[in-house]
Amino acid sequence: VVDWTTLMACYARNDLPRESLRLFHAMEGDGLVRPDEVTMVSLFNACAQLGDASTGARGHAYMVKTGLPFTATASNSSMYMYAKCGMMEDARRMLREMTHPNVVSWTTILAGVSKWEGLRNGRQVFDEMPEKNEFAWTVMIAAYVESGFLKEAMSLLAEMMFFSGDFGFVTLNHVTLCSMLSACSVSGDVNMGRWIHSHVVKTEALAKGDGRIMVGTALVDMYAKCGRIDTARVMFNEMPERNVVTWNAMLSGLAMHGRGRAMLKLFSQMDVEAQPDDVTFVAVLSGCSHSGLVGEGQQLFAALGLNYGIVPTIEHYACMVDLLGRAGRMEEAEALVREMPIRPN
RNA sequence: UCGACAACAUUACU
Repeated sequence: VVDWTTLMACYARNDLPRESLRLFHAMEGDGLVRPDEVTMVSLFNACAQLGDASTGARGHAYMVKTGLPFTATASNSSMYMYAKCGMMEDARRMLREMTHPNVVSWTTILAGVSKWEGLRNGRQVFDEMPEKNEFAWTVMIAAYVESGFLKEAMSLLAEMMFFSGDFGFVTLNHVTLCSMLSACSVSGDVNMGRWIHSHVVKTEALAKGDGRIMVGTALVDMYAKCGRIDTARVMFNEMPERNVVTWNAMLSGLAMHGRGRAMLKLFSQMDVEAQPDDVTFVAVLSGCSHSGLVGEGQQLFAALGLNYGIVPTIEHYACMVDLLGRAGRMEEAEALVREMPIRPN
């Protein structure tokens, strides 16, 4: 059972929840080993990722029926599954039934309530939590940011410093940095973005730490979306390490700014460092459209499946229809809609 | 220490 569970957890870590579930069913069919409460954690995890509440609920029922122990972790992960699926009544019921809810339990509820029942209710959970750690503060701050309350998020940050007794230098974690930067991106608040950037520099968040690529990417995106495409490019060039998301953010930025040629040049340099993915092609195709690079866009669209092994999605077709339509080639655009192998929406 | 749980960056048209 440990082997099966290890493998299931592996799949979950690599964003393959379907495989994880498949393994669970194979394990049941095998009949020689019985899932235990740790196995169920992986099952709940996979269900949460897929939003598959019915399989998740069946897992929950299975635990009750077979008398598997509801350890804190098992309860938490089933709560997490319900919360991810928007079934907050079930999640809350799990919490009530727990004999010793811990800070993870509360944070799971906090995240779920903030998402499905609004900020006010989330704040109420936050205030009622018997114990708060950095995760809890981060969830609450991110919820404010998500709802567009940047100023309130900032004051919560100040409060966090107060409670931690650290008035001067708090090192914000990469989650807080990313969520605040993306709020700057959507609101176009370059001043707040710069302030966060200076914090990143001061705390050397780009040089070390878990999410350094994520923070760098969020900065590139923030500068690009705030109209500072050249600053974004400097950030991008100076990053010591990048991944496909970083490249996508930079390419999208150039695309949005109508820098089609520069975008294509950058794209041609990409594959030495990162493998282009489906998002990359949405970015470059829309960039071609905005810069009137019809032929180039068509070539890329052809290469997407042939040279990169990517299955074109409806988004890619939408870009192509836009590319042709924007160039005034209405007949071809309409023909593409009619002939595309995916059902047009 | 290691079979398990919570927050997080890029994605079309307008």
